[in-house]
Amino acid sequence: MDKGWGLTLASDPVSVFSSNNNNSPVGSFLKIKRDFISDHNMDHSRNNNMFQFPGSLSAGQDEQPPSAAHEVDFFKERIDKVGDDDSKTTSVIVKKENSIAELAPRSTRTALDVNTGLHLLTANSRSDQSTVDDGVSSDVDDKRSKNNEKLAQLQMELQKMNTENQRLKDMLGQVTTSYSALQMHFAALMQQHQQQNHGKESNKEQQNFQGKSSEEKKHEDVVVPRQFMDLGPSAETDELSNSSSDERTRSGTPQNHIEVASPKNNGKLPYDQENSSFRDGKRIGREESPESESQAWKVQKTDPASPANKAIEQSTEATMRKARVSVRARSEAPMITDGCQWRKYGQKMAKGNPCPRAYYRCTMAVGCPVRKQVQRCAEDRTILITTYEGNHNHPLPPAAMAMASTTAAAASMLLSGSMSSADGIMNPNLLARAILPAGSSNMATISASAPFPTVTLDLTHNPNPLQFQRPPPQFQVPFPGQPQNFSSVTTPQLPQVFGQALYNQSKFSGLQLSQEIGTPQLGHQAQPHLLHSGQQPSLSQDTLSAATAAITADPNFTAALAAAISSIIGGANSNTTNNNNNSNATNNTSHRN
DNA sequence: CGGATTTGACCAGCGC
DNA sequence: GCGCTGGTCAAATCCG
Repeated sequence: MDKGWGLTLASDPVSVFSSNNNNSPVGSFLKIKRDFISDHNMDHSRNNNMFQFPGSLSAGQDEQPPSAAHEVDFFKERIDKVGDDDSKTTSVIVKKENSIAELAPRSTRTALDVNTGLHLLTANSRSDQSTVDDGVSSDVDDKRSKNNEKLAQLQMELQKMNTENQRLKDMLGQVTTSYSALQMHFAALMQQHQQQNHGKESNKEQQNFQGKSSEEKKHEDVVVPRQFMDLGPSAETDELSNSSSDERTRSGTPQNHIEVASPKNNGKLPYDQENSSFRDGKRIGREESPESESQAWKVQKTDPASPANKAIEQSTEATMRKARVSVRARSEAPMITDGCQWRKYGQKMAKGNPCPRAYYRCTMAVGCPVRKQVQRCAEDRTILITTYEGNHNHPLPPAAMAMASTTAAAASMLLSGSMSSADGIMNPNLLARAILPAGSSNMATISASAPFPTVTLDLTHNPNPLQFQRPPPQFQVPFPGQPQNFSSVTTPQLPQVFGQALYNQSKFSGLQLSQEIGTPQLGHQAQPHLLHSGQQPSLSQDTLSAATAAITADPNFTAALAAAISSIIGGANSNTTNNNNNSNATNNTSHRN
């Protein structure tokens, strides 16, 4: 994952700042900083708006001459912080800045270092020093006044830089806050969706979500608020955003930020539960059963003191596990090549289908929860139906990125889409029509009649691959109340996810891309417990965000998705399962039961 | 011989 | 409670 990061960062300047890989506040910050530098339209007063999305800060509205404003701020700040001694002004300011850089959190230090590294600062200081020397040694008034003028100029520049740094710091904090708040919001929605799937007080939760819950109710019914606690990338972020996210949860519309917030932790199981559950291969699936899920909630409710994020993550994982992506594709091969290694662990005759259903488990990492079912269509046996379930907890090879990204995106669409609206939950078909392109609804369908929410991607219709060749458009996420430039922040992520992962996958043969790129859902979420690092799988969140945004916004997403998968499957047909050890498994129809 | 596959058995959920 | 079904386990078997 880290390798993929570095390579991606180095090679793709866009994704450096805003790709799904880089969902850290720093990444967003850098993106914002870039916009700011280019635009210089930043209104400082907007930083006070907690929910203002950073992307909108560069919108260009409310422009004011930067020079004038900076001038005023500069002197005011200098007076406040430095005092009357002009001769020490520069050095003091430099010290202050350095001290800020030293004291600042790591996330902010980078930006500060960048600014403090400007030559202006050093030159200014040096000039200031020389000016003082000149003032002592020279008796020429003209020269002194000239030097003073120059000094003032340099000081102004310095102050501008300080002001800008301060502004960027504010922005960073703002971005961080928004980021965590959105994460929490997403988790809340996901949780709500999960509960509704189980028919547990769905109406009540919905009301809570719509701001009808009281404060004490929020504490009693800890389901929604508690889950906010672990979603931030850092403790600092959590602290910053807990209150705001709660507030937002009560007052905001759930649809607003789904596409950016992402369940990055959905694969992160606390207690290393997943690994332990998979040890010796015993009762793996039971961990994600609704029963265990409800148990997680019980624990969460009865033990408020326990880390809420654990239960949250468990339940989130359970939700993710239940989401399925079914891919229908014509293939003579027993199993499509998706780049992962699978081990067959069962085969059964399914009702209503003479073809047996084979059960596979991902074996690329110990304890990877991803399963897939392979079954031929009863009506047309040339159609291979592959159903993916679960999240990878390990990096994926480049070859696996495409399918994993696809399934992850589809699952994200399913989950986030159904969560975004009560109507979507109640009427999944309506949801499908709403979020899927009208012309492509025949290729991607959402089913709620199944025990698990399932997205079916029908790739048997041979969509036009050219649709995906066009550059991804500016994804204007059509959610009401969303800041205008919000999508502009997330837009660059999309090429990262779909462009690279899907149809540029061949270029990654030398790259070990993180599966986190692919995200939470059925494909790419890096699981910290596998990594034993305890780090938040931050990368996956933006990936999911991007995927969700793409799915919900791109009018041609489904067609593009189908095209990408078709290309992969086409390779599978001609190249019979290089990565799969069980190429004959599905055809070995040992009818049992 | 180790890993993958096969396959009968087992378990849980669900409907009647 | 019973049977059906989906899903999984694990011993036996196969295979490179």
